[in-house]
Amino acid sequence: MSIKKLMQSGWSSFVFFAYYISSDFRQTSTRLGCRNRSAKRVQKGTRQPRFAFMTKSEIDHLEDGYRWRKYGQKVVKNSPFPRSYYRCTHSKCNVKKRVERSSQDPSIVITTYEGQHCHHTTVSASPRADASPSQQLASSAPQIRLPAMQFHRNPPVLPVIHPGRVIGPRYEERTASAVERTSPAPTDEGLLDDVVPSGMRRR
DNA sequence: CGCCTTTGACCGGCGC
DNA sequence: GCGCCGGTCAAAGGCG
Repeated sequence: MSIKKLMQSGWSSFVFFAYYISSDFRQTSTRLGCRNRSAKRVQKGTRQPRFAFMTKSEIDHLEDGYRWRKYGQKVVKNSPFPRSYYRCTHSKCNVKKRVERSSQDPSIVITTYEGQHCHHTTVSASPRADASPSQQLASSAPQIRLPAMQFHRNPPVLPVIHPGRVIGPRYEERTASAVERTSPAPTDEGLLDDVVPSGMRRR
C-alpha cells in the first residue's frame, strides 16, 4: 500500500506516524497487571515486542486482519478518553493491543500492539456477518491491512506520513528517541507516552 | 449456543 | 505504609 494509493482512497491522513518498539526496549511486564491468576499471563521478565502507531480515524478499533476480544477498558490519567484493551482471540496467541484516542487530538487513534502472532490473519477482507457494530463499521471503511502484526522479525515498512509531508527514514531504522527528535508530532500523555523509554518519562 | 462487550473489582508496582 | 495508577479478570448481559 503506497502513500499515493492511500491518498487516492481517501485515507490521506490515515497513518501519519509510526514507530517500532524493539523487544529489548524495556521490560513491559513489570508494570502490567500482575495478578497471577492466568497461565496466559506474560511471565515476569519476558519481553514482548511492541509496535505503536497513530492513525487519524474516526474508528477506534481498526480492522487489521485479526480477530480481537476486548477484555478491558480503563480511563487513564491525563486523557479524557478511555483506553481499550484487546486480546487476540486465537487460543495460542498472546498478542494484545491497546487503543486510545489522543488527548491532544481526538481525531487521532493511538494503537499499541504487544507480542507476536503465532498464526495468520483470521478475518477475511469482506465484512463478517457476525461482526460487532464496531467491526462492521471498521469493515465498511476502506480495507487497509495494517502490517503491524507481521513484523515477527522484520518490522514492516510503513509509510511515515506527517501531516502534509513525509518525515524521516523508514521507521525500523529509527529509534524512539530518534522519533522524539525528528517528529514534531504532539507528545501524547496517554498511551504513546507509555511506550516511550522509561528514561524519557516523567515517572 | 457461542462469541462478544461492558464494567466493577482486584492486584502489584511505584512514588511519596 | 498508604494511595494512586495501569492492567487484568470474570460475571453479566447482549446479539445473531
